[in-house]
Amino acid sequence: MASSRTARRGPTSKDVARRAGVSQSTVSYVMSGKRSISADTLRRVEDAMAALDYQPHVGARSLAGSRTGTIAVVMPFVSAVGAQSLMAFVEEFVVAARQHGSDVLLVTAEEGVEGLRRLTGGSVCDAALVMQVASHDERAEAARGLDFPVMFIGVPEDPAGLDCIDFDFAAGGRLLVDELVALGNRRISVLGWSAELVAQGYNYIDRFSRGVHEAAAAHRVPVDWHRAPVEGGFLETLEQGLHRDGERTGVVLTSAVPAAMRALAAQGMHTGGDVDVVALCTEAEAEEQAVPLTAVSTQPRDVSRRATERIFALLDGSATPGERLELVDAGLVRRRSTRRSAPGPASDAR
Amino acid sequence: MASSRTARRGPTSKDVARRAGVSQSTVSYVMSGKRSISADTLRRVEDAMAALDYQPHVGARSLAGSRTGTIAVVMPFVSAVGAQSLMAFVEEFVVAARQHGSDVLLVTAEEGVEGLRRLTGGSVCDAALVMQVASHDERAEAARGLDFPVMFIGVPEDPAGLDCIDFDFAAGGRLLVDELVALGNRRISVLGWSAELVAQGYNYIDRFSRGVHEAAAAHRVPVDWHRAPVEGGFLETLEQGLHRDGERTGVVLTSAVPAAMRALAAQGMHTGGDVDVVALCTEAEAEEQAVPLTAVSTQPRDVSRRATERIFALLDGSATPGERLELVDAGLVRRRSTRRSAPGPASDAR
DNA sequence: TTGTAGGCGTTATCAT
DNA sequence: ATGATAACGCCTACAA
Repeated sequence: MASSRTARRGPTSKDVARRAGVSQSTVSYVMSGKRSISADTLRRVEDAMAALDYQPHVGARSLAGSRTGTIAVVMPFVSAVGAQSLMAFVEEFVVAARQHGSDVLLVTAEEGVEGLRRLTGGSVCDAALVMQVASHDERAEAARGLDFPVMFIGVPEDPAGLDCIDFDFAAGGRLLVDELVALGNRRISVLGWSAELVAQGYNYIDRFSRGVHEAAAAHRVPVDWHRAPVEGGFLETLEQGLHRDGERTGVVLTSAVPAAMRALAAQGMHTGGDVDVVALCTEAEAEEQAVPLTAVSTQPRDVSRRATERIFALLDGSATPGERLELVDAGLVRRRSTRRSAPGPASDAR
Repeated sequence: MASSRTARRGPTSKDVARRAGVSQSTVSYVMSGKRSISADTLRRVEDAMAALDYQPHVGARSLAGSRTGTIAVVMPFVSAVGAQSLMAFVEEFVVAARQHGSDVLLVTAEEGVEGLRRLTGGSVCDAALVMQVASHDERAEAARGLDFPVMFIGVPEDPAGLDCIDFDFAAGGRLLVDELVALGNRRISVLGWSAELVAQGYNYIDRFSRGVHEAAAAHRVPVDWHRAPVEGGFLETLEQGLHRDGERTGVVLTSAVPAAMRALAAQGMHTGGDVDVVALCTEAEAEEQAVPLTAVSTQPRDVSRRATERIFALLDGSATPGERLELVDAGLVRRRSTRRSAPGPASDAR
């Protein structure tokens, strides 16, 4: 006999009430704290709850009340971000959500707009967090002006009326270039993302690129932008010893980091000596290389924390939805892949 | 005025019924398919649902019915597994769950037994999937003999009465050793997990180790077991050129793979030539190395699929709970880190 | 094949 | 400070 035929239901608030010798509604109020309870009743109700190991029925709650106690997280395709930072983000978010009394529903990007509609229908969750928005994302349109809190990680082309938060990729790009230039490099060679990834339209790529080019322009330094994988143009640059016209070329890595590092080594280049290499990657990745990388990291945990705050602020009404684009500060950590200090002014030409 | 004061509720089945000119229960039956409906009514109801963009209220459903439509996944601490495989597992599971009509609630290991109790209370989810059980895990005890489907990824010391599934780490260990021996290695040097990880009591470590030692014993080949990080004993072995008594030593990597590969290179060893190196790692990691690794991969997606099947089989009663320990086959993929074929018999001594 | 009605466990509005 | 009691939206016997 399948015992799963009937739902195994535990004690209800009615049972608690009976045992405590109070009315059911009192039990409810004890839980919500929405009206004052005499010390005595309070104790008796709490005892009864403990004795019966009472757990409120979440379905009944969301039916009668106005919240589901759930927040949905729409995760991106793993390929789009890197498992490392994704997991860090999610882990952080789930823990924080529970501290706020909410559970987390995990949904995949695969479900698309339709999936988001389902979530914003009202009975599934109180809010949704959508990771990795693309520049032109149907989901952003679906959420715009919707009377339902949806937070985006990433920045769509037109963020008007949306709640967005993301790492400041532009600042990251600027920081990296500034650093290379400060070390005396007069050219920048970037190993950017693969064509496939670019095609997805994730706009952090554009923003990072913009940051790089802005900084480079400000310093009047040319930029060679290559694409992963490590081959073609990027390799040629390496083969030329990274020096053109006798000017030092600094390297910026954004993907295929291990492969790139190997390619550098294969050219017999002493990273941190002959060449300055910087990267946009996770802390772990930066430190795991043979020569630890001076890098800007995307701080998934910070972004997650900020997103959590925002989302719960929206839920309890202490923040107004839309019109808010928040960027998480970029920071550069120096490691051995760059020289310690800038050389004397204009002392190149070897 | 905070619009979030009242829950934005969409159309109900009653609205659909009215519009379709049928009773509410008919709408319900159309959804559940639990009784035959005339073609005509069916069409009208479906039209009405579409027109109103109707979405059943999940809370009401779980209150009135016997299922919540949710499955909880208790994920491990990210440090314990590696983000890569964790994400693969989760992604796969979420997609599969949705195809079965269930949503996935994500919970962290941080919540411990108490968290599991909350989940098995009855009103939160229909089943729970607990990843990364330790050999002696309170959660396993809490689940044993509980009238609620809980599946474990991993194998506790005493799996009696529990539903467990995991990658066959013992077989993995055996495969790797067999391969090295087949290639003529007469000693095995293993770079095992860090002391911290071992201390957690995740028993896949024991099982792998057992597999390695069993196979080694069968081949009468000695095993040196070292611990990550790459230093101490492992490094010494490398410095001795891996050869003792003129016998070839094969290397098994289970963690700190990049560092280990670098250490090998630093010794001037030609992986796949001078030394045969095999690993237990993800496909991605195996392929990302300078010399791609012959490896056994833990197939998180396979494990996930199998877990999904089992869990839904338990839910629809087509499988009986407990008494079932399932292992997912290990397979070895040969890459360049090992020589192509075994040398002639006993042709060593350089 | 379809309709009627009771109940699932809470929340929240009336009263008292 | 506390009790009744009407929703909440759906499921499912029971009737017809």
